Amino acid sequence: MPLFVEVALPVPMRQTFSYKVPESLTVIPKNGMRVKVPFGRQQLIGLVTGTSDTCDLAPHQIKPLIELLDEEPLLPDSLYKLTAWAARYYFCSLGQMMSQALPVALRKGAEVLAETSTFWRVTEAGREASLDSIKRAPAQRKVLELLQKSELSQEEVVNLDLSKSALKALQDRDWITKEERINKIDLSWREHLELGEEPLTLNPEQAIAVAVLTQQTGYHCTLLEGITGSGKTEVYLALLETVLKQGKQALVLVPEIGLTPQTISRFKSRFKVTVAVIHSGLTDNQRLAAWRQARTGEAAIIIGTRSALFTPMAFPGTIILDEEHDSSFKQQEGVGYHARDLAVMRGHLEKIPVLLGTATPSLESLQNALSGRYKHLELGQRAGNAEKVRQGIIDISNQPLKTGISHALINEMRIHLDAGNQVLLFLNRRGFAPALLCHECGHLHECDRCDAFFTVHQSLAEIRCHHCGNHYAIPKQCHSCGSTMLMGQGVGTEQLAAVLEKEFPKYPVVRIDRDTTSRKGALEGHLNAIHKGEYKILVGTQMLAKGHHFPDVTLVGLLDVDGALFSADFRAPERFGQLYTQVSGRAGRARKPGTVLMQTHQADNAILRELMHKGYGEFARGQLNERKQALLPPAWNMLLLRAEANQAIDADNFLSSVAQLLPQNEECEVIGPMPAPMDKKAGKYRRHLIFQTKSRQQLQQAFEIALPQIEALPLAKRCRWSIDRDPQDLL
DNA sequence: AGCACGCCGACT
DNA sequence: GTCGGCGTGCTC
Repeated sequence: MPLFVEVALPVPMRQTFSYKVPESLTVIPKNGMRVKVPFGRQQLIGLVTGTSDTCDLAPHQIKPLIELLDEEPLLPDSLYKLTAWAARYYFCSLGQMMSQALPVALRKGAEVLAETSTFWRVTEAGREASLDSIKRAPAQRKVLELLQKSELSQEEVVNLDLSKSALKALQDRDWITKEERINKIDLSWREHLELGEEPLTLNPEQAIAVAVLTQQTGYHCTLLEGITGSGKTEVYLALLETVLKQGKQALVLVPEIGLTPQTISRFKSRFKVTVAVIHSGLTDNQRLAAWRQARTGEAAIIIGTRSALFTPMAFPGTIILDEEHDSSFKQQEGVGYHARDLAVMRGHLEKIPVLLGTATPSLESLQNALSGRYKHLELGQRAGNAEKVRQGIIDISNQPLKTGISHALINEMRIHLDAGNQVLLFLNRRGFAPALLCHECGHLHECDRCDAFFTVHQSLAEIRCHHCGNHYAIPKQCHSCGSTMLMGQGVGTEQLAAVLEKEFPKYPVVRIDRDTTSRKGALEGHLNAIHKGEYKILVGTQMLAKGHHFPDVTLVGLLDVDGALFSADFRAPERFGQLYTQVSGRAGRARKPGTVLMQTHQADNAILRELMHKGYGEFARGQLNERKQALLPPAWNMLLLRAEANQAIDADNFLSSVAQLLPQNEECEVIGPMPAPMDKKAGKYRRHLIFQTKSRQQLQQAFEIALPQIEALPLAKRCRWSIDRDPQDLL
């Protein structure tokens, strides 16, 4: 028995804590077991990360641990290594990362018991009891009659609609009793896989992809680039079939919005196996049950969103990550880990293949595919014969706009609406950092020191470059044509919906954005109403683009392409390209030809033209080149330090001191401190510092050295600050 | 992150 | 007179 244990606790301090092992302990503590320990005035649950017989601390500083909660490590070795790696990579505490990897119930100390089920059966007295004696209580009579024949599981009791009060009454009488029984783990799927339906016939491209994927053994990462409607899911299903037949499990990760009943049923109806679904709607105990099914191997398929990445598997077979470009795979709050990147790392550690699927690859994955780190498979044919969409650009330079809509678009809308179809309008208003745009000539004000656009800061009355910090007062006139019609602010969905209701009183308008869908189930409600045709005009943000099919929408309008394309965020063009491609693939399926129209002041913009005429693939390759030129991710590695303080000067001074602790040379660059694009929020001032390096190792090494010094800065206490490695957006 | 201690403002 | 605001310090 070791004398001391090292424990990782869910606190932001990047260290572990030592505790004495009490003599009363019978189980030997091992890495990955949970312990309850005293910590200050509270009690916390942490994970053992080491054991030893010596300790550097003075004896009076060490407390004994309270309790060992597990008899065996909670996480398999591969996942333990994954979380340890992630903690180092994301510069967070081991304890926070490990606690992140566990279901909430386990963080709170729940036991990892085997699953039990409730059964009802008669007692001796109940067997002897005569049914006639309770004929005046028909509900009880029915229960007793059934149970005298055979025992029933809780599930059967619910299905038979037996009365709860009748059960209770009979139980009180001691005629029936209920029993908790440990479920036996059913692993029969590993021996004999039953299909629920015949697989569809694969087209040649799909068949080739499946052949390549099923030949792989050990770790491999493959990018499956398949245009909308090319049948990626069928490829996933074929791969799953092979994996399951080998008796191995599959982890399927989908974006937050993609976990719909339709997606799940696609997997459930193909294979007659247990599918564990892990989504945000589950209670803590339901999540634990799903986690357990995965860990025992009972669940052959595990489907979930970002956090499901950490679900252990008894027989790991493969990881499939659908819509790999989706930004919901990156956690935004707390430890900002990226499930896609960690999935690849997990594949490495588990020695299993990883499949990333999408119609519009992220530049990160595209770079890896082009460089040969990932295998690259493409599906170009459409499975059906959907009509190709009509694409068009509406030049709105110097055009009168009605709350952001041009006459040309209104006319087009009327045509589609009068033909009985639906119209979808996107307002890509994310963030608060529009470029300064001349409404007359379309000129965008560009930094004279960078290849980037200025961002308007209304509160500071200045324009600022977020790549170098260069700034000026907001100009009164356009630098190109002298016009005073400069636009920095856009229109909101609410305003837009109101105007459309007036313009098209006959056609009901629905607005889909964070505000209207925050209530649980609200999005589903709206979507159903749209499918039933209750609404004709759909106004929304990105939410509407992802994974939803609207067969009666024949016109899609993108209203503020400029705001999307020229935002302060370097990923904005990439995201726009993805959004545009997704909606184009969606407009007017089902025999109705679709039209996609973009409103822009930059009608001859090269990026837009490339996207329209050559498609996402070419566009993305062009963007990747631009990122290389600009030393931006994924070409370079980025770490963002955010600081927030009551006095702007505190945040500034802190980040300035940090900047001095970081190396600066041809391969390491420090940018800032500078105001965050939304620089004042809730009375706090927010500042950013960006650290960029050419290689991943450089960033890792340099920041590992700097971090203890940063934490030791006296200024660090005067503000709230956080580290975001591989930031998704700079807003 | 919590939690306690500690020192200044508007309230019964 | 107190209740409570959040700055600062500590946690094996």
